[in-house]
Amino acid sequence: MQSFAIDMGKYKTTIRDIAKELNITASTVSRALNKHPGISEATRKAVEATAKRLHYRPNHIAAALRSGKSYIIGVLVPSADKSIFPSVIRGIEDEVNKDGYSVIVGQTYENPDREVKVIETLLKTRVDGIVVSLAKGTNAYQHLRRIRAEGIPLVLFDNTVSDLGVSIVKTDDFLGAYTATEHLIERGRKKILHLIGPRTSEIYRERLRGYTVALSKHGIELDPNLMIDCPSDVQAGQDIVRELLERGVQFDAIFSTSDYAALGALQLLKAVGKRVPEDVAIVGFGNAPFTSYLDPSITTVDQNGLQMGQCAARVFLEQINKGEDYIIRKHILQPQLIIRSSSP
Amino acid sequence: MQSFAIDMGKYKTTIRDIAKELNITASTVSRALNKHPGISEATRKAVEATAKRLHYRPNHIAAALRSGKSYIIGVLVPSADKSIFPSVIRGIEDEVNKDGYSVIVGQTYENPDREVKVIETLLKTRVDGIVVSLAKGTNAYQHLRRIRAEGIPLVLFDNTVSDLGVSIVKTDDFLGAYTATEHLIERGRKKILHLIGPRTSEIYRERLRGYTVALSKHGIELDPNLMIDCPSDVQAGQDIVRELLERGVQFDAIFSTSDYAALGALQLLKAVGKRVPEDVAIVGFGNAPFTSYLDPSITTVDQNGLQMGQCAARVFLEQINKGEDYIIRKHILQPQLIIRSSSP
DNA sequence: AACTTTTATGCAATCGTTTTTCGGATCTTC
DNA sequence: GAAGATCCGAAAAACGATTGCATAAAAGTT
Repeated sequence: MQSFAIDMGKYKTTIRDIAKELNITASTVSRALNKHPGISEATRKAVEATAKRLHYRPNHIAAALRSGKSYIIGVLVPSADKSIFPSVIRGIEDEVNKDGYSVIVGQTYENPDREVKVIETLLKTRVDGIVVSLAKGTNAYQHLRRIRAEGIPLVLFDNTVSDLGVSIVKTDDFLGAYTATEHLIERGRKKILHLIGPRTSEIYRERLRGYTVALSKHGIELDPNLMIDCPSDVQAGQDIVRELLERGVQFDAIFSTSDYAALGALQLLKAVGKRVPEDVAIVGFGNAPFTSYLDPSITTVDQNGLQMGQCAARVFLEQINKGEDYIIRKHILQPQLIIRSSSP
Repeated sequence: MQSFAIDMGKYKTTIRDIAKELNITASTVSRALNKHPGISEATRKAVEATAKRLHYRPNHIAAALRSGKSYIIGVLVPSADKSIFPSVIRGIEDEVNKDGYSVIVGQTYENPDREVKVIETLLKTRVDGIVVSLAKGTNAYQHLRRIRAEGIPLVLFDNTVSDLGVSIVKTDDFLGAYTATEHLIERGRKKILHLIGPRTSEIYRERLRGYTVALSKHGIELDPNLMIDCPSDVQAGQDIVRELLERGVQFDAIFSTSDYAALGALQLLKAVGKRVPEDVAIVGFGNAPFTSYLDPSITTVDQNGLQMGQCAARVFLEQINKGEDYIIRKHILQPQLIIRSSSP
């Protein structure tokens, strides 16, 4: 019997096997393994010993079914390999692993429909909680409400939506944009082009607000010609700057809501012989890895994804542990302006 | 009752509720939902309708416990945000999602001990299979054997180990390095410095082999002074090239096993006034995103992580579906040399 | 010595499915 | 119209753990 088990290598020993071995019941084994009070030191040791001897491996699935806790949490991001998301995921993982949770990562690819669908599968998997950064186009929130309705902890981060009564962890986008814009103003720039991200997202609206407030505060009039909507990619950055130059629009600085668009702008400016930063200074947003490697390296706003992830994880764990009467948290993280050669 | 359920929003409807509603049994409901043959069209429709009406959501956990299939697969990588891993993960996810699987990502941070530990938790979670790229330092494989011993499908990718009797998906590192080196030779370079990665990994040994074979084939003698061990990061690239220059070692090209080290080398060469590619041509490995943005953009070997992930996923799915008598696959993917300004 | 209290364990139900076995209809077929 | 076939669905046993309740033994109290 025993040898059969070893030979096949497939037989899974259960708490019942341990119990039989020691002439006790499965419940005692369970309690011993979970270090419940009310189990004598002696039996606990004995149980642990035979558990090890029999190569016992707890079946999380069974435990999850009975206890209603899967110890898995779902993390939903637009794309796991872009922007700050890799770091955020790592931050979350680091933090929740300590408490025995595993992480399932879902990706929306910025598609609201997929967002709904993935959340549905996360719910099916009976995750213990969900942490989400919304897709840029998401503007209905029924799927988020459902999560709450099911009593499952929900934390939003980065691209969030207020007024939903859920905990939020995000960068102070307003402050980041304000600081970036002010930095350009202090360097003597007056005609600052702002490349605006998709306005469906709160983060881009906030950054736009930071830009406008900074200008007004310094007595610079807003110029609609210098506030351009621009997708967050290299190509768009090139195209838009090219078009502006062709139309003869004058500017001596760019504050881009995205590092990628900033990169595109930089490439185009160099290509047409404009000097950066002498003719045009550039500031991006996000501190993407490549920004420091460029020539010139570009000034940008760092969001500290790792910290954001850790923070979101802690908010989540608190919510799990407090149960029903958890506290709705709003953590606004301070971004940091990283000044580089594109705006010295 | 009904209203209670809605009010609380917490009551979970089960197949029993559906059964009760229709005066049939849970087993019938289960079969109807799973589209088993032997259930009449009529009852199936009825079941599906009331399932929808009652907002039924299948409990994967219960299903997993009973059927022994969790529909979760574990993916273990050194770091989810580095190198090709983001793309690989995305590739795997895309592919397995189609078949209803979710992905749990584990990270080793290049630490062999952690690798063992994370695999243990994946096994506890009762994943249906494990896909791994080994940590650079891993040189014992007991934990991998155990996975196989438990009868759980295992696929290795990228940094793999042969002779373990498991399926493998990887880049043809030899070919990539050979092509890269030959490319430099064809551009007239004779003194090609090779920055070697940690030799504990098969991939770096293979790349080194590609370098040496290319040189011999073209009648260039190997020079130990030009074969330097170098960690895969920017700092190391800078330091090593600086030291070589100080020692007066002559070279007219660099083939780096890592894009990061290549970047470091580029930065240092520019800093000391060497021209790239005129004085020193550079080729990296990995096609990291930043390589195309640099000035000059650097030539590198693309590994197509997305494809690697998809391929690994398909091998895995095949293994799942074939059961015991699966076929051990070895997929060697063709890397592609991407020629850019650093070696025109 | 007769109690209460404490400690350590057993008993049995339960979580929500899946799956094997089986039985009763209904339908063929000669 | 009897003997199978065929088709649907019921009953009940798993899957492997957790947990409220009960209880026996040991310890403490008066």
